[in-house]
Amino acid sequence: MRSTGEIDAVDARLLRVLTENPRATVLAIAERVGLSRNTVQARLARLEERGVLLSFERRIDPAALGYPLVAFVTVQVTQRMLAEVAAALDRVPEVIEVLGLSGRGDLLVHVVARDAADLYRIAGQLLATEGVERTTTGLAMRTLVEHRVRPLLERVIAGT
Amino acid sequence: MRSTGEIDAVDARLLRVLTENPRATVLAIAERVGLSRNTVQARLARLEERGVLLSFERRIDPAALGYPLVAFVTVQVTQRMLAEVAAALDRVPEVIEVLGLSGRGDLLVHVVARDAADLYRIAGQLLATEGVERTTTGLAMRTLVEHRVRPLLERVIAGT
DNA sequence: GTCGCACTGGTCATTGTGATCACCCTCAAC
DNA sequence: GTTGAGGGTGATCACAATGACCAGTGCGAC
Repeated sequence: MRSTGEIDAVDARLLRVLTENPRATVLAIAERVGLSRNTVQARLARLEERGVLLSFERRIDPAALGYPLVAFVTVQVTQRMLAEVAAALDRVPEVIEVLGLSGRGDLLVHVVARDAADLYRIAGQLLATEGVERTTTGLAMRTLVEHRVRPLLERVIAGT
Repeated sequence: MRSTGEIDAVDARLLRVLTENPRATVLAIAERVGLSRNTVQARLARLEERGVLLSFERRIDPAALGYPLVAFVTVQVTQRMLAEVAAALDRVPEVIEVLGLSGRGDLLVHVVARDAADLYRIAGQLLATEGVERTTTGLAMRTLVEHRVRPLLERVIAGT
């Protein structure tokens, strides 16, 4: 009865192939995993429709767009103002993502910028937003572990 | 002389189409943006090889893999131990990404977990890592602004 | 046993691909 | 002003991939 949203080992293997070669054709995947083309096609369609694949935007490197700086700004918000603050952040193009953290009105804001001055300006803009009480900016200097899901996939494949 | 890694407005428009339909064929893109198939093909190839597109793994939703919880752990590290700690984090499957933040030995660790108990275990594991002095865990309760690059793309298209 | 389901292997018409080609602008360099 | 490079075009080609079928099979659940 398939718990709507869980991936099985076969799906994980399809995804692993895609991970190695995002442009892989259905046929290529089929032979890589040893299934018929039909099966792969059906499963990929199901993965799509179940929303396992997130937006393509995640694959676009902001650095290539001219925004090489990455920062995480923790924003403390007057709780009643959460919705308004969220809306204000949504209007800032350099804001890539906003998560609500546990605890009081804490937001984690993922920001990109063209350069240091640009980041300074954006940070100021966040702080100036009504409902924002305090901000803490952390500039990402480098990537120690590149974003990955692979180990999780391997686990699903192993059935752990 | 193309500063190796900058995208122009046309490229941005291609990417925007892909954003709306990640499976779009070259032909479809070509007619959407009003260019010849040849041109689109050439530009896409260049985008690829310039590394504008990040790993496909970014599009895989860990929640669908059975890891619905997301947390950000700030880790303070004995500076000399940075490399060792990074290596240790790399060995933890639930660690999705690690960024080095400005300041002393601060790392931002993006973690996923199966459930609260699982997260607790992982947080403990991080804290127990040699070289780690202190950790602060923030659990992501919900997404206020979904990850996006779109506004940046629009800017590039507008030539701002 | 028999239902349902996932998978298979086959076919089909249609569409997309990659690799060329010759040719045309436009802009910047000489 | 001529030249040359870079990007764009449209056309062609052989080939591969797609989506949409369908009949058949194996298997576990009822």
